[in-house]
Amino acid sequence: MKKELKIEANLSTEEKFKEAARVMFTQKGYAATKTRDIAELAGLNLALLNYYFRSKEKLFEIIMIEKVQQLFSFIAPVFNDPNTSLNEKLDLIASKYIDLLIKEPDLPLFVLSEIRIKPERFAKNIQLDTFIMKSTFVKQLAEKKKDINPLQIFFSFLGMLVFPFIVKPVFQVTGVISEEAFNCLMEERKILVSQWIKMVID
Amino acid sequence: MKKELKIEANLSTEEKFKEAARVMFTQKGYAATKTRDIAELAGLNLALLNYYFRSKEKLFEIIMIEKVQQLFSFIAPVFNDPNTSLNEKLDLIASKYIDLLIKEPDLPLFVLSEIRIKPERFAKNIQLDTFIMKSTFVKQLAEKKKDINPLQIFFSFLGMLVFPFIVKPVFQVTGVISEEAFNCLMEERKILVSQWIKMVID
DNA sequence: TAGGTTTTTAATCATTTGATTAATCAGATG
DNA sequence: CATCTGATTAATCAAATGATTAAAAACCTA
Repeated sequence: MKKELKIEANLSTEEKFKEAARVMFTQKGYAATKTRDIAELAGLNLALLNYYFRSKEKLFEIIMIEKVQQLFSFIAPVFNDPNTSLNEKLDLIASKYIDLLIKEPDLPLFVLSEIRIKPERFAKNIQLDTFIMKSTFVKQLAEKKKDINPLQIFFSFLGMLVFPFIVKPVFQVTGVISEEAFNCLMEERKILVSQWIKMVID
Repeated sequence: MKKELKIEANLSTEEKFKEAARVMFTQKGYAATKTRDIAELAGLNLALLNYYFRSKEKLFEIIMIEKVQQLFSFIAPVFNDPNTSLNEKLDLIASKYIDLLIKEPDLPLFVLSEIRIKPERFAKNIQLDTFIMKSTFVKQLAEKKKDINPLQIFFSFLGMLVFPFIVKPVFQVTGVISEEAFNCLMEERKILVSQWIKMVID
């Protein structure tokens, strides 16, 4: 393992930039990432970044749209599928979402903190109400548990799935748990979370 | 409500800076906050910032230490109290932690994302293992539910409490829920969360 | 009030940083 | 080969930004 363990492959110039930008932006955030960092990591001339993407901002938007997609767009269709039961949705989401987060652990913290820092940028891009709030999932929840606001279940379900990855940096910096042990824990968590939510709504 | 709705009172110069720094840092993060922003918000000359705090970095450290305290140090003593039962701990933490987060909703996202961006800085400051991992709470959990890693419960409990505040910006930017409705939801959440965790460990 | 100390200010510095430019290079096309 | 187009580079620009300085103002205290 070299110091610079992330080097690009035989990609196109444009893709090298995008890959380097993904790494830097998700690791450091927009403001702390310098265009020179991206160019250096990509092994390319700084001027090329502007040649291909016009500006840091434009490049960031491209990456951010990708990341928002990754984070949200998988859930939406599952939540909206009228052909699966509530329990099936819980199992599927828990399993697949943890898979995603094991592969992309920085994703939630990155997207959520950039939204907090500059909310204006996202106002149009996220259609939370149509895809989540009015989803089949929420209706099924409301049906099954009439005395509880479905948002409460929603927060709990996603919170249990996502939260470990949000605090992961804290656990790593303190050396409490290794990468492998953490991922192992998350694997076994797939069943636990959906099981617990089922318990709550029964 | 003016545009500049956050103006300082009759505090000392030093406290004006700290208050402005709290606002800016927690809102925008370290990198996106400019020393001029802080000085302007405090209504003070930029040079005074360096006169009182030597550097942006030093000022940031002061604020960050405060915030880490706020976020972690309330939990630790409760978790470590040998005189309360598991159920009492759950009730107390859920209630008091939601109180805290209603007052300081930006707290978790701010601290956690700064840790992610620059983990080195925090390596020494956080004694997670002694205060949390080896706490009475974890022991009591392990005692009661021998077949499940107590970390799983820990993640679920804190996840259910903290997660809503982490995604709050998303819900606000999409206009799904108002501030009042959100806080109301969080109030009723106090009982729900501890109730659900009890359900899981019984 | 005089003298000294602390606080505040405006001006300025040095560096960083996002972006541009003009020149060069490479590769295709005729 | 000559030429054209797109890709790449080194040099540079202008603005932003963290920090410093020297002078002025405010505040003591004897």
